[in-house]
Amino acid sequence: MGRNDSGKVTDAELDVLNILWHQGPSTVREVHTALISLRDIQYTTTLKTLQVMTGKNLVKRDEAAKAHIYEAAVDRQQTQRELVGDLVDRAFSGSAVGLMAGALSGKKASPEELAELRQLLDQAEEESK
Amino acid sequence: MGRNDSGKVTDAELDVLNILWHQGPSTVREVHTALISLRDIQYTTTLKTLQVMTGKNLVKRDEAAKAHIYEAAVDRQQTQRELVGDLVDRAFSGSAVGLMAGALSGKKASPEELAELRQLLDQAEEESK
DNA sequence: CTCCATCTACGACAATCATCGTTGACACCT
DNA sequence: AGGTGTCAACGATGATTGTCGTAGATGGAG
Repeated sequence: MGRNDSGKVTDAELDVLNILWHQGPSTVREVHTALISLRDIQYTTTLKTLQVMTGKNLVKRDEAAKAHIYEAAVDRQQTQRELVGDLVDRAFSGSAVGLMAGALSGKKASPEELAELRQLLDQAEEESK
Repeated sequence: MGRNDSGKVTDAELDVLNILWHQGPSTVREVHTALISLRDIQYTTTLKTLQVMTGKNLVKRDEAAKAHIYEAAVDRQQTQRELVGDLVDRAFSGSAVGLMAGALSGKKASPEELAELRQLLDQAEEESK
């Protein structure tokens, strides 16, 4: 059973996930320190968010030590895919092309990025045949 | 003054915008009829959503007739661009490439779509030089 | 003129979210 | 033993969202 939770990831939760994905299993203090640089926030707020996320099975908690260790319990790729899928359905009527057009027109993509994208396309084309 | 509102478009609001973008200026009744096919909802709920959106300047209202006429007040492309931009920043650390990868892996793109995408890339490359 | 259908306006509601303050447990230092 | 600092737990708060019920206005049918 891969997919369990049904609800969606909130903004505050996504910030935490990004931190955990980036720096691996961390204590509340460590997550909070990283979070501070993004937003002005209180320690207890970070803790509460982590606790709520534990209830949603978005993170796993290791209570062995006094300072509990939190770790992302959802896969980064999978979560991102779901977020994109939601947006595609919701704002682009299921058209991935529309979304990409929006992405390209919104952010200026660098030549390197464009090259990467071209590679992605080649790959997708290969797989679809 | 192009950009006015600061907050983000909610899910229910996006549904309404999609309807207005698709079928043009409409009465509450017309919007509601379209909404019904998406979600089980009450007429007054649709009306309330429209009224809130009027307050946010997401739609314009023509009160000439008894049945007011609502019209999208935000540009479709622009709104979609903002939504994508938010997601890119929030979930992909600003990487449009990451987002595209997510989109391609999530939804299977058809050959036609892939061709369209390739064209988009060509265009972006042209503009970036 | 009166009744009825349709429409807008206003307020209330529960659910969710993000935030924070307070409390109690625990270990370490002196 | 007593103080000090760090930590998790819990509850409370205000804002937002999505939903709906009720009331008031208006216009047409009989």
